Amino acid sequence: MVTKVLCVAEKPSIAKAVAGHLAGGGFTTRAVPGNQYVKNYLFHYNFPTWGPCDVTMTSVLGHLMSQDFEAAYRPWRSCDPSALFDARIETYVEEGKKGIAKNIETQARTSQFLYIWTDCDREGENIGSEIREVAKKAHARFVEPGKTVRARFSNTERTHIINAAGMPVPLDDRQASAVASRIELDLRIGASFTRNLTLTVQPMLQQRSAEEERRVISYGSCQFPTLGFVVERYFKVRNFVPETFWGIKVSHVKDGIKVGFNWGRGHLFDRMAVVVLFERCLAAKTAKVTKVQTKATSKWKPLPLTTVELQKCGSRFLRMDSQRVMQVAEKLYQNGWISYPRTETDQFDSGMDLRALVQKQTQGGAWNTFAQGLMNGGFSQPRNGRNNDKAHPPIHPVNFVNPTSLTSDEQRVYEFVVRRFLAACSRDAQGSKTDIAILYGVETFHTSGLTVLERNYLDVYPYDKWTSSQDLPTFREGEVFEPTEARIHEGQTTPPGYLTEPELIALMDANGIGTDATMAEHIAKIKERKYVETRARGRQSTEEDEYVDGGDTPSADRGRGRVRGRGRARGARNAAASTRGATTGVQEFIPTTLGVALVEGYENMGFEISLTKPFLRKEMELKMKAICAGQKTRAQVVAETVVQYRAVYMRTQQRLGVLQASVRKYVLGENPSS
DNA sequence: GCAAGGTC
Repeated sequence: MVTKVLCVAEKPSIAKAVAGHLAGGGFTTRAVPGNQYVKNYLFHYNFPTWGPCDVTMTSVLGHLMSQDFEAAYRPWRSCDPSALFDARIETYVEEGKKGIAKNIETQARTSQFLYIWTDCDREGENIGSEIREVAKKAHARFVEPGKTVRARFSNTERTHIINAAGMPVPLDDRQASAVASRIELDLRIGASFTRNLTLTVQPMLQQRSAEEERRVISYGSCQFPTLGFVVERYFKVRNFVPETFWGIKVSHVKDGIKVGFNWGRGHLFDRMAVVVLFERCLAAKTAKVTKVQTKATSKWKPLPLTTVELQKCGSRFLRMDSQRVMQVAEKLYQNGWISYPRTETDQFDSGMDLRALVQKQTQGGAWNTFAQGLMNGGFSQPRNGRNNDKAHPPIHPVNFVNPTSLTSDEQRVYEFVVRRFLAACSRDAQGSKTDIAILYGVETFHTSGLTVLERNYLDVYPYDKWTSSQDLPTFREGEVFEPTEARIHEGQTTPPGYLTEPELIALMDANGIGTDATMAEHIAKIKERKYVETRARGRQSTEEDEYVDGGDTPSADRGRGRVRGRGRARGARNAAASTRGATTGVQEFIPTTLGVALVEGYENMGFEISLTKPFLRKEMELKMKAICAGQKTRAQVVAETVVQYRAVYMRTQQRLGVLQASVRKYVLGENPSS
C-alpha cells in the first residue's frame, strides 16, 4: 500500500503554492464540500523521510477552533461578570468551518502522516495543534511522535519549499500553549470587564439619550491602550502652555546671495541671556569662517515594505485610513497582483529572484521605463531592515496589472506597492552637502547647502522629497566679514497636534499593541464604540509647514521666527518630519467625552499598573515568551494572571464611584460638587 | 450585546 501524507496549510494560497512546487505542476484539484475557498490538491511526491507518497495538500482558513463560555454563562445577566474568570470555556468548530474540519478528518482517516504547513509563528503553531486535534478524531496515531510533523519555511520560493519538505520538524507545543493562554485570558478578562462596564456605565448614558440604550462599552487589552494613546495626546494639546523663546539670527549677503546662519544654541528661554550674548556678537564686529566642508551625502532608499509601513504611508500619501488600505491590499492579494499583505518582514530573502519581479513591471504603468532602467544595470539589492517574522516576505508586486482595470483606490495602493518595490531595488540618491560654520564673537553659527547629484530611486518614489537648496556663495576658511544683519528674534513654542493615524500606528507598533493583521481593527473598534472621532487635520499645525519647507535651507526664516513644539514628544517630531511632501488631509484623532471619561476614570482609581497604558500587554507578551522557553506552563500563567485581574476587577467595583464621577463630569457635563 | 487572533 502506498503511504499517504496529509499536508495542511494555514491558508489556501500557501496550499496551492506548495502543491505547485512539490507536484511540479501535475496535481489534481478537488473542491471541499461546504467551503468555497479551500481546495484539496492531489499529487505524488517522493519525501526523503517516507519515500514515494500519495499526497493531499489542503488548508484551513486561519484558526479552526473558537471558544466561548459554556451556555449557562452566555446571557449577560446570567451571572456576576466576575464569574467569567473561572467559568468553563468550550472549544468548538464554528458553523462556517465545519466543512473544513470534516475535510481534514476524512483525509486523515486514510493518511499515515500529518504534515503541517501553517505559518512559522506562534499563532501558526497553535493552528497546527488545532489541525492535529481534528485529525486525532479520525485516528489517535497522529499524537504519536513523528506522525504529525511541520514544515519550517519562510517564503514560497521553489527551492526553499522543496528543502522544507525534506526536513520536517516536530510541532512546538509550547508555542501552541502560549497562544492558548493568550486566547483564554483575552476572553475571560475582555468579557468580564466589558459586561461590568456596560452594565454599570451604560445606564448613566441613557439619561442623555435613548439611543445609548444598546451601546456596548467594552474593555480589551488592545483597544484600551489604543484609546489611552489618543487621550494622552489630547491632554498634552489641551494642557499645553506656550513659552516664549529668543534666538540670534545672522545673515550675510555675498555675491548677491543672502545667506542665513543658524545659531549654534538654537534658542533660549531666557531673554536677558540672549541679549547679553547678542551684544557680545555685536561688539566683535566681524565674524570669521571656521569651517567650510563639502562632502558626499546620500539619501537612503526605503526599506522593503511591511504592513505597518503600508498603513502609515496609506494615511500620509494615499489619504486612506489603515482599515481601507488593508481592505484594498487584501483584494489585490486575492487577485494575484501583490504578495501577502500581512507581514512584519523588511528583508528580502537572498534567494528571491527580484529581477524577474522588476522585469514584470516593464510592461506598463507610469513606472515602466524606470523598471527598464533597473533591468539595464540600475538594479541594486534592497537594504535589509531589522524585522523578519519568518513567515512572509515584504509586500511586493507579484504580477503586472494594467492600472486601468483596477478601481481608483486599488490603483493607488498597487502603484504605491510597485513604486516602493522598484525604489527598494534602486540605488540611493546621491548628493553633495556643504557645511559652513562661523565664529561671531564667541558664538557659533551654521549654514548648509545641498546639491542633489543623482536622484536614482527618487525618480520612481515621489513620496520622498529631497531637493537642492539655493546655491551658497563661496566662503574660504579663515575669511573674515562683517555680517550684513544680526538681530534677536522671538518665537513661541506651539502645542503638538492631535494624534494622527500614522503616529497612532507607530505607537501601537512600538508598544506591541495588536499585530500587523489587527492594528487597523483596533483603531476601527474604538471609533465604532464612539471612544474617539477623527477629522481631517486643518492648517493650524505650523509644525508640518516647518518641515515641508525643508529644514535647514537658508530661506526658511519667516516672520516672528521659527517655532517648534517643545511639548511634542521626540517620536512624534520624527513622525512629523517624515511627512515631508505629504499633502494636508491627514486624519487626526480626538477622544469623545466618553473616551476621556473612561481613561480618566480608570486612571483615577489608582491602580499600580494602568489599564489604559501598554504595560499589561507587554507583560502578557513576556509571559508567552516564558511559556515558549519552558519556564512557565499555560496553567501557571492563566492562574497567576487571573488572580491579578480579579483583584483589579474587585477594586473597580469598590471604586465604581470614581468611574461614575468621571462619566458625570465629562459625558453628562455635571459639576463635580453638585 | 463581551476579547484578540487567524483568514476570505
